[in-house]
Amino acid sequence: MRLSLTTWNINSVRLRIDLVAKFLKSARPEVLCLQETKCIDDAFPLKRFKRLGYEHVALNGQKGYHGVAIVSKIPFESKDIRTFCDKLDSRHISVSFGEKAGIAKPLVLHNFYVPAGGDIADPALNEKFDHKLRFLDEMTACEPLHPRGEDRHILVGDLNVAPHENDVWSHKQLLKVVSHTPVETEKLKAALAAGEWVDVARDRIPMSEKVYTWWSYRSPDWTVGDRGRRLDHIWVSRALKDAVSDFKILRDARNWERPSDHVPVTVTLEV
DNA sequence: ATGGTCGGCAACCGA
Repeated sequence: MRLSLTTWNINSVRLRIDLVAKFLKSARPEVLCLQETKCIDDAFPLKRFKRLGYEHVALNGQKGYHGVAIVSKIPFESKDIRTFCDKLDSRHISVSFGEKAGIAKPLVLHNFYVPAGGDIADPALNEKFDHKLRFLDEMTACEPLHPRGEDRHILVGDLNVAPHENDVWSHKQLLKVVSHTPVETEKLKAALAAGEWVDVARDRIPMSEKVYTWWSYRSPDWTVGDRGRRLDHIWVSRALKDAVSDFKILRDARNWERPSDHVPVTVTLEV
């Protein structure tokens, strides 16, 4: 069975539901993972997703901030929500797929929204940066995020870190900018290395090539200088590495009307 | 080197 799965920081699912519909109608992934939905579960536009054919929904929303969701054409076996740093922030949700979806060997999917970390890259001066670093440490320490051997796990989301030199438009100029500081990039790499994970983008695209999924709103023209960063990630466990048949970053979505500052990132697997 | 723009929600906070 072919499973196509998209991650997208939507920056308010209610405001951009028409863009989500446009995307789903053309790309038709089986599963869509959203971050920054910015609404409580009761306000999530469920009916719209159901009409689009996405009948299975797992929500972890909160009022005004953060919020993650998984919407799917195929049914889940189970859902789970984890908290990090002893905060009630809605930054994680996971589901599993199995027999109900016609998938013989179980598949676990985690959807994350890692704290952005504020503006000052010093945990002593900036509590938000401290929170981000502790969040990454907890991901690394989290046993369920350590796939081994035959485990079929997928981890996606807005991880708010651009780990490699060519994940940003200027490595030199961003070394002290939150999202690309060495302390963050090392912690993200440690989280990846804590399990048998494969970073799909960098498995498929040479390290020498620039890859971005986010372009700031704070520029009158996002295309000038192409000042992007790769903040949105898809990891698959080693057992799924050879199942990956396609990987796409829909850069064009940054040009849509009233866009999110992030674009959809999609992986296709033969499961 | 600095400031720039969004969204939620009703003054700023978070990104």
